[in-house]
Amino acid sequence: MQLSNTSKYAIRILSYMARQEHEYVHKSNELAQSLDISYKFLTKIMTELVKGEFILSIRGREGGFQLNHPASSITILDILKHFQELTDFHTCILGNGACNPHKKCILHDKWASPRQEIKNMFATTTIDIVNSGDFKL
Amino acid sequence: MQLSNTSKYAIRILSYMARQEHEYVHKSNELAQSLDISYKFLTKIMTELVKGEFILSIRGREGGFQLNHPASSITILDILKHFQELTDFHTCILGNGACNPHKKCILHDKWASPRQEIKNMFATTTIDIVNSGDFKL
DNA sequence: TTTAAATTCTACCAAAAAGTAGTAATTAAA
DNA sequence: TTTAATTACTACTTTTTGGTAGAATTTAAA
Repeated sequence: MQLSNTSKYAIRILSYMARQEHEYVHKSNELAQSLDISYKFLTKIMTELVKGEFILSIRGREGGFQLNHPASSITILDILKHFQELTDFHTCILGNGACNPHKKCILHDKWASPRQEIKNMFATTTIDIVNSGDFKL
Repeated sequence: MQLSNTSKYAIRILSYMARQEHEYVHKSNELAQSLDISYKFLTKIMTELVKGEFILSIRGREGGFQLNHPASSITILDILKHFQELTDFHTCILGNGACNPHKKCILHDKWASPRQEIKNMFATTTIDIVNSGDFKL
């Protein structure tokens, strides 16, 4: 019952970026330091975020990364989806794909409501939330 | 956002055992076949379940395993606790231990309610539930 | 045009989780 | 007392995830 480190970092990175004006160009170095993530691992994730079209990269000297969409339009669910973090929202929490209304695992019905609540929470929370309070990223 | 295979198997094994009368002696062979878990991996988990005092082992010929407590008293939460599956119930979903009311991660408050609902569900669901419907284990 | 500061790519290494193999120990039945 | 059926133990292999290294590429500034 945990998110992968990669997903957690991705959420923290994008949220951090959302704190600056949209046009601000973020450098990997700055992000790695501010978020206390290893530079090498961070750049790997940045590449992935570019592929997922969450951010734009500007290569070369004075380059960096920018958010590709308004922060208020990027949900946590979008991020988790891209990092394939949602298997138990499709399969079931115990079932391995084989869980359906005819072949229910014992947690099938019990899990339905919490699952929906989590999904709603992820779907309605955008990285912009970082600007609505005093958060530690 | 997934349980480990080990935890899933543990839940399935104990639920399966809960379907027989309490005194029934379950053999690894039978369990592995019925639950479609590799015999070797299953015995590894059985050893862990003995250590966790969920089951009793009877060694030697005609040996096997028995539930150590009434099925109606073994909750999913008990099982998950033993397999250390609950870190994000103590830490936070984004925070790495460092998440507290003074240093909140952006999901700190959003996560609180779903987390509680999941925990309640796990705490109030016992392996005995398997006898209250037609489930596939 | 050269150089420095940045991203990108390819490949590797480390740690944890999942799973397997083989043998030792135990015990009831034959 | 021997044997067969069972759990327990130790050690290994495989797969996935997390993380690192180093060189290639890009581009603006000097």
